[in-house]
Amino acid sequence: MKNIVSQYRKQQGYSQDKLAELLGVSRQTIISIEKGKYNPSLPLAMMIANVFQTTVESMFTLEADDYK
Amino acid sequence: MKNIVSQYRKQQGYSQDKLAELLGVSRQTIISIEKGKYNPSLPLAMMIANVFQTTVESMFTLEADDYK
DNA sequence: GTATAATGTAAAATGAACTTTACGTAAAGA
DNA sequence: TCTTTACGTAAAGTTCATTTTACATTATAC
Repeated sequence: MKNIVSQYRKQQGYSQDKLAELLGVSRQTIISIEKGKYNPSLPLAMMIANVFQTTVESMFTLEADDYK
Repeated sequence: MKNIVSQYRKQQGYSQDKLAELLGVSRQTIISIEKGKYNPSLPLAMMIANVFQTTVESMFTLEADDYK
């Protein structure tokens, strides 16, 4: 999985802290998602897309090796 | 989270077993998702949407109480 | 040059997603 | 009636998503 969360976040001028707060998650969660350490849960992914008024598919892209 | 996976699946004439096989997951996983026992991971949700040639957003919908 | 803000790392703990196995039920057909 | 197909439940185990805490780095700004 790739994602462009940090691009959207910076476009909006949000810090990681601010985004975490908007989403109701910890800052660690944002860092880990942006750095690709793990994938967000589905509801979190949808909330991230919502915050930036876009779709899950335009924010996150599947890669060959993510079968799960 | 609500989802309409079983509707799409039946429209395509797939059994739960067949869908599980197409996705590379167990039948239990399909049952549990359809019954709302838990949410799929993000990559799995995207693969489900792909199989039915639709989007994550049209397959899964956030509800008030899913903040994560 | 010291405070502050933003980003990062690491590790331990919890809960959720997923697998495997095994068993139960119901319908459909030969 | 026996077999097969589809759907469901339950429980134990593994891995992954998320939190919390604590500390490190870098840049800016005063």
